[in-house]
Amino acid sequence: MPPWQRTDYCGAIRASDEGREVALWGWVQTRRDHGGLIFIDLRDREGIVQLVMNPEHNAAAHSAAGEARSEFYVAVKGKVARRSEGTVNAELPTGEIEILVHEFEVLNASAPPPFQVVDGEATAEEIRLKYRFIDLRRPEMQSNLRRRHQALKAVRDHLDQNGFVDIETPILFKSTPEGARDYLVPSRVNPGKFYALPQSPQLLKQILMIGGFDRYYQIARCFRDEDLRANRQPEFSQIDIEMTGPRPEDIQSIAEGMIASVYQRVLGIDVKPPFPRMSYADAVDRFGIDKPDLRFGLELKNLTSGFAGTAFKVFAEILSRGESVYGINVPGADPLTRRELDELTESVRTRYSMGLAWIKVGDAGWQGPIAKYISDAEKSAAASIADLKQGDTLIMVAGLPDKIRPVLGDVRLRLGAKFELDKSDELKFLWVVDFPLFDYSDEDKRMVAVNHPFTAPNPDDLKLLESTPLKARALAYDMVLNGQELGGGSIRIHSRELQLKVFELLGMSREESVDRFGFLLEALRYGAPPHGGIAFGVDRICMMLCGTESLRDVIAFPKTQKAVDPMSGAPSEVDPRQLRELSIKVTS
RNA sequence: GGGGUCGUAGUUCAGCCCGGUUAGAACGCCGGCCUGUCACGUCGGAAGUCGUGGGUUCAAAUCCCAUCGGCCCCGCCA
Repeated sequence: MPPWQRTDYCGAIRASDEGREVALWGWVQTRRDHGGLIFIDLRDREGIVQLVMNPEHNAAAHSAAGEARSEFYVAVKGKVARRSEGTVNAELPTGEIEILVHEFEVLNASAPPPFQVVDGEATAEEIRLKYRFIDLRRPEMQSNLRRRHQALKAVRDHLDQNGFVDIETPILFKSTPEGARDYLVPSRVNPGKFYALPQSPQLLKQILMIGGFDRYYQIARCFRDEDLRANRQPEFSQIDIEMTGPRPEDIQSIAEGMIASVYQRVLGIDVKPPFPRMSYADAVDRFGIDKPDLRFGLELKNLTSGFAGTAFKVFAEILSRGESVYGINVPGADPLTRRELDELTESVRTRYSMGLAWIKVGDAGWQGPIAKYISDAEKSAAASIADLKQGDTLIMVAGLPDKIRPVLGDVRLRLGAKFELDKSDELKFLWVVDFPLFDYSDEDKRMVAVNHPFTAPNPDDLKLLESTPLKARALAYDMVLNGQELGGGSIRIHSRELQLKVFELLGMSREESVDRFGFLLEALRYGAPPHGGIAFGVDRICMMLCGTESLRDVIAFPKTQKAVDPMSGAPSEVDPRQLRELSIKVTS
């Protein structure tokens, strides 16, 4: 048992505490031993405070402090004293005072830490993760995880105030092989059968609506067995929301209020709903992507009409097939060098097997490899569409719009990064709406759901399901912030017939539909109310709140790119007896 | 599955192109001295399977091949 209880947090003591007798616990951050006087910066979750051990004041405490080393966990008693003039440290919140220690006890020694907790150089992430218990002591990790807590608290408060009920759904659920790979869990009592960890509680929350809960939310853990990225972990958290009877704008309004509350309470920043809406078609046409970063321009321009009948063979051939030319005007204020243009051209060639053309509006007219093939009429047409001025550079790609707009969207983001336009701390929220319901998968030779197969078609497009389903729009919406998708949702199908129709369009037989989603189809037979909702990526929101580039910095115990936890060593082999009980044989 | 990049004291790195004495530096660590430091100072010291395996060579941290691992990206992620 500790010899005494803590009265205060180290980092929370202030000049107003002067004269108080305090008892503190904390880690030794640094020890400055002057032979006579010893100073120790003692750290806890609130920060550091300076301890002073004076042999004339208390010899035993001084001698005990002399034995303390980095990351020892110690308990002290002492008196809060104002620092004398000239020894105040303006850099520290506790810099006006120090603790004159008269009792000093080491509660637990520490091996020399593998890296310095504070003031050390940036440590390899592998080492940080292996010794996560030390890494988590770093002020940055403390701050990130507490912001995460504050964000989730704000979310819960907001949803609670709006009548949403937090309901837990199972982690052991049924495999539904549409979408990502499932994590499987063998069932011992049902040999040869498996649960799947949920990729999201999507179906369960729909069932909850049918079950009469009307407004549900959950901070739900989700699992997807796919390759990792800086912003993708195999397990992650969603703010999962569902309600009955909403129009898209009802969900959007609740979500906007929730996000505004998060920014207000975590960062003290006012964001002003409602957020602007942009159709999917516009987003793709103007930015080449369905989650545009609106902090900067560099929009895509459709130059097709300007080059009708061009003599430039490359364009002429592509246009003769009814395809398009799109371009980006890079303003002369931020000129690209010839070398940068060549690198851009080369990278577009290698990444997309596509040609990139460019011209520069110079003093002597258009310059660049293709300038001589472009007629004056085409130049003025293109200049007018793309608003070209002296010194501007026009970057162009020709081909099928669906192929070239994402390429230019990528080029746009790279230009934004090059000019550091993506460094702005502006918050450009928007809703992307009117997503298509289906997309055609060349790989699977069939239509696939753009969102998920439970998304309701726009009622205006219902008749398109029979004729041209790829043109049907969904009642789906994504919230986007600065080029990152924070969350997405939709109104769901609540009619069994329509749901079966959509499954059929996705190439699923009646038997497959019933086998995979029979419980949903059954539930839809019993007075299922119209319903819809949204889900937000907690980890990505926290990345934005903390200004970090990696999800791993907002998760206490994340996994590496190989989905390994370097601290525990998971995943690991298991005892053969465990496998026998599960009727599982490992073949590799 | 593919591309890129990194792997050298506890940590962060230099050395590698162009093979050749005892593999260096900083921080940290250990010991001495030091009563106003807060990146304390100062004197001294310890500390390395150069990721692993193989090859070339009189000789490999350095060149070649393979392999493992970290990170970033493509594929994948309804």
